[in-house]
Amino acid sequence: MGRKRNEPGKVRLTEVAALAGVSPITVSRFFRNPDTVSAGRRLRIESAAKDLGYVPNLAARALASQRTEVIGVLIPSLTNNVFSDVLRGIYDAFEGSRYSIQLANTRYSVLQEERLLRLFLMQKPAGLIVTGVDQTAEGRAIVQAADCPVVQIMELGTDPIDMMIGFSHADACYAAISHLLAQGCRRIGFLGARMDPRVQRRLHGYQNAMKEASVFDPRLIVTTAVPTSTTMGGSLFSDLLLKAPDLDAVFCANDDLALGVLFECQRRHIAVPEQVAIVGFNDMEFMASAVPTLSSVRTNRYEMGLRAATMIMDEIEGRAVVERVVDLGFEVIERQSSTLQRAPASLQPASGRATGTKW
Amino acid sequence: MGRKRNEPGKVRLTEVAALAGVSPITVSRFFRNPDTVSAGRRLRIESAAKDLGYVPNLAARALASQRTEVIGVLIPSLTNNVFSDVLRGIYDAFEGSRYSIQLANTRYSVLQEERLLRLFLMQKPAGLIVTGVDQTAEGRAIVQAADCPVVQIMELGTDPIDMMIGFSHADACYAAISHLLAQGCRRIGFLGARMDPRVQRRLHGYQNAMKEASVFDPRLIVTTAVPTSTTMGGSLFSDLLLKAPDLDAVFCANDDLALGVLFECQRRHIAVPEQVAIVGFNDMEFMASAVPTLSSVRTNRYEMGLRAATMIMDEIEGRAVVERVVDLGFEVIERQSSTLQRAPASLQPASGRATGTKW
DNA sequence: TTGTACGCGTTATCAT
DNA sequence: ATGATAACGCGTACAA
Repeated sequence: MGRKRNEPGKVRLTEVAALAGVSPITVSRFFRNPDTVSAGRRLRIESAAKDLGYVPNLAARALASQRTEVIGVLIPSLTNNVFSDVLRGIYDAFEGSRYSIQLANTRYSVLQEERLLRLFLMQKPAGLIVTGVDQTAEGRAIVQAADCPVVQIMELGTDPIDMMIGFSHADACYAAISHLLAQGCRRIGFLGARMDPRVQRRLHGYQNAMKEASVFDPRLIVTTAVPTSTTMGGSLFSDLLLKAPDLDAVFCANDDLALGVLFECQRRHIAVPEQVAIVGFNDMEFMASAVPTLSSVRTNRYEMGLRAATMIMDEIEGRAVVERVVDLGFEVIERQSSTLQRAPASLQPASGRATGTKW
Repeated sequence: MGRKRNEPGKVRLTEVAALAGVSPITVSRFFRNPDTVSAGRRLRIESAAKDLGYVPNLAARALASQRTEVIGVLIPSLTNNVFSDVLRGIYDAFEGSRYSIQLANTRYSVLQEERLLRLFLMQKPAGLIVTGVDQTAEGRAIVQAADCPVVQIMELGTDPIDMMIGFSHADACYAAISHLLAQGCRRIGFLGARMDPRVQRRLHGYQNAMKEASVFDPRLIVTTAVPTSTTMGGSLFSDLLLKAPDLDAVFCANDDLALGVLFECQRRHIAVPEQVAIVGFNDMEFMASAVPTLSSVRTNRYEMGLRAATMIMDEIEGRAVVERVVDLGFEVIERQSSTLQRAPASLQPASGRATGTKW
């Protein structure tokens, strides 16, 4: 035998329809598009639904319509506050829309990513936002199978899955190093933690800049696979000082490290920027209020999330997305920590005001 | 007439069953609980599913079973990195489980919260994690209607909706102020931003401590509705200096502000802690590496998320949750920024090592 | 351990 | 603008 009959207390579309004196499909229409129902019935349905405390059943809706309004979002870390800005943009963009976000954390693992994509697939998502360009072949296949708009965020790469928005981490780092070189620095250290694909690309930018200036020295590079932190900035810097006591600048692959380096300098009474210049990456809020103010590379994280979400919605709703690969660029924010009077080519005032070089 | 028939390319349970030579229900059982299917059929089903590229349909599953494995999580902010720690705990706990998380951002608005709860309700969530205890009556009603385990996190309060885990913000702040008083400070400022309910409660703790010590002075309190930031810490401190030039300590309702105060002190050449002692709140990672190291109140955010999630799962899966209201406590971490030699009652060494007073 | 019969609550399709 | 009908893909209840 089948199961027992519908419980009497339950409120379905049918109950609302009965009370309003219309057919269920009219109620269904009312909830999806009120304008397609005549004013008189609209009111009757509205009050009937309220009286009964009707709550639409999303599962039934998804099953019948064969689609959902779920946007899957995959990020590698919840700890790294770079992603909180991106997420804020995404959530803001979907705010008030009918879409809801399904967030998952890959923990910088492509296998986790694969597993999570498979999970997403079961939900028949309306759109997908994934981080980076390093999906496995299998991962890409799963995404293709989802058959929905996809945006890769955070960086750029050849052959996007669908759409893409980000910037070149290598170029951004190259620009930061160029700035330091322009300030007269030659012994520029590189500090990196976690060493995920994007930090790796920053390292490449560093190497290129240093080699082109004929000042490359592998001893200037100190990295760790451990996640980033302020404390880690201090220890990496200490390591760097041992390997290269003559350094005159440090590029930090992110701002936490830079803050840690600043504190370590204070602890060791190393003058910033006179003895060691510092440049970070991401331009977190605190960089501008440090003493001295800390230079960094501004990346448009909030806008990235916002536009990624907008691209998804435009695509779903049939508005043609012409710019399918968006380079958001970056900006080297030159502050006190890397502004040297001795700078040969510096035309910038040595103030704490942010002066930007837009790429 | 009805709709057109099933597309031939589609892979359902039925297709897998046909290929494996079993009935659909056996395939269904296999996917939910492989052990209930005999080994022989298990293998046949497994390979049939793989060959056909079968992906379970979550909507159909939810509709048929009348339940989901979705846990709704409501937090007030994505920017405030206090919540990234909580979230990390939650995500870690659900990692590898069959549950998936639906995260939503209330932006510190109870009306938003209501709206989001209503949205969650449509999904028939298996569990709910909500922030704080200040839900509207309507909000509480919606949560009740969800008829699933609920955990309120971040703080404690009378009459929990269901379960609760957090700590007393008033007590935590009271303890921090007591520490400063014990160090000999009397003119202790209070800096607060955003002023959400939990910061308000910290302010109450401050007021009680100050009044009990007969050193309360409203001019020592500077707050703003604007969200917290390091820069804001600097400006609030500047405001405070104007209102109370004779202050000897500052309690900051969160660590960002404390960092901003430290920078402002550096900028003004105010000695920390000799002229002004500083204590923050939350004990973010950077506090321990600042110069001087910054005192703070440690809150167990990661554990809070982890345990909240565990409580939900235990409840869903029928394991009795005996401790339904959990006080996670806090710890005043005394570092250099608030350790004064002149301290009359100080028995702690004036080192940068964290010394804890556990409540 | 496996299968049968039926319904979960909604929407697509076609017809009026 | 509204309604009748069938189907969405799966799990529950019960039987064997």
